[in-house]
Amino acid sequence: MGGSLTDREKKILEFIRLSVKQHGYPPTIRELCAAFDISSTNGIRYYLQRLETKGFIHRNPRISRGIELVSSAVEHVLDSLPELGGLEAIFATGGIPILGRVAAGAPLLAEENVEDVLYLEGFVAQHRDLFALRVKGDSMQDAGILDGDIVIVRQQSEAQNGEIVVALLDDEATVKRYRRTADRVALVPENPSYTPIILGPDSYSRMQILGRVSAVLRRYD
Amino acid sequence: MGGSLTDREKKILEFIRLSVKQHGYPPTIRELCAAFDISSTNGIRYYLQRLETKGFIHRNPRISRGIELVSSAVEHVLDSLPELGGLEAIFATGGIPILGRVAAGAPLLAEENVEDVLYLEGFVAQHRDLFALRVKGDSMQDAGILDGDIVIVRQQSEAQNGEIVVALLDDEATVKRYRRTADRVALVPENPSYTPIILGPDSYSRMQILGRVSAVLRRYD
DNA sequence: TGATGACGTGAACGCGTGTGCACTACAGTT
DNA sequence: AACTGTAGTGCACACGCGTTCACGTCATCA
Repeated sequence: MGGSLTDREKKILEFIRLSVKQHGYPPTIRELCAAFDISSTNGIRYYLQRLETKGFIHRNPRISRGIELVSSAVEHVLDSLPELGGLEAIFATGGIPILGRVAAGAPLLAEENVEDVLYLEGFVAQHRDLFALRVKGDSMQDAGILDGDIVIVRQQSEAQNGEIVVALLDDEATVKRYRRTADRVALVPENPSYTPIILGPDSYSRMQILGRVSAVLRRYD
Repeated sequence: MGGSLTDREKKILEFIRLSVKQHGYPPTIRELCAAFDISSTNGIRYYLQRLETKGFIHRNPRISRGIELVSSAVEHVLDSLPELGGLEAIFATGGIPILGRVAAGAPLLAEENVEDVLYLEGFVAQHRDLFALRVKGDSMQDAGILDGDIVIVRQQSEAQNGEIVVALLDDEATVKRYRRTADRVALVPENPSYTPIILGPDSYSRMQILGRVSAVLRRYD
């Protein structure tokens, strides 16, 4: 069952929190290795992955000490989980069970079916550089971003090749895929009936990146 | 007490503090370079050195992001912060601002731009009849539901024509669009390379509706 | 006038640090 | 007896990131 933590996971999470408190920044993987007598960085990677899928931390790939504590989820779950039984506890803490194997016959929402727990408020790391936009138009439909969807955007002014970004182009905010080559930047729609917007060096200033799309939400009805 | 700060020094200190608050860790020298349009890391080193000798930060040599804010500095900057009012309140309560019109020039996250506020935990009404599934495969890609997406499902055993449902078909849970005519039921994929599953009255029992898809979530990276 | 400090540029160097791949050991299930 | 999940080891690779050296500007000031 996801959502709850094993003993080791708890200790590692605690260590990260302590480290942040003491130094003002999270530990590196190798620092964690040393602290827990694990000789391989991969040993820690394993735990960090679990902590992330369970929603307790958020990792920023490829940057040093890129561990963010997802505080809301932590407090929630830590003190209200042990007493209540599995499913009850999940709902009580505002979680939604993610089902894995679904067995016919048995009740759908049986504990055996629960593969993990989704905490919506931990779905994106709560931070002050996030904003959201309601998507207008279908120019990104082949990337699974439809008209009316809400994109959650992490504010940043640079993007990596291939990321989906929100850009301000001549006073209008649009969602596109960002592609860069040596001598130009392209904002590429994911819909064959639209054409990419290509900017040469002389027109870079027409465009400004507002952020990187970090999640997409859609509600039916 | 350390000396006083020049304007630029203040801004850099402020940026570091903001960075810590937002991500949970301090910036690298190169991140500071980017933020202040300084092309050489040495430019920033210069300021960091001054901030350190003036006692506002402490540096841990040779380790990444090894900048610690000395507590007095925190307070110093804290009350020199302009009052953020509304926006601050949004973030404090875990909300994400939904931007409407985005004006160029003005700061992106200005209050005038905020059209609405998104509270993730309220994105779907919290109820005990919800569950989630991680989507496998691309059979619904034209409906904007991609491999790996999470669908949030409201548990129910009937569906209306045209709704997207999760159905149990021969012991396998699948996401499809539900279409019914007088004499048959179809589970229709939204991808031309898949064919609909059509059930006549005699085979209804092979299929069971588990619920109606009420939201889709996708996270990048 | 030319010395000095504030504020940089640019390029190299080398350790710090996250990542991927391949493999091991063991316990519990089927 | 064959799988699967847990909890690692070990190592090479490549980028992240701090450090150092060697040079440029300006304004200020004596």
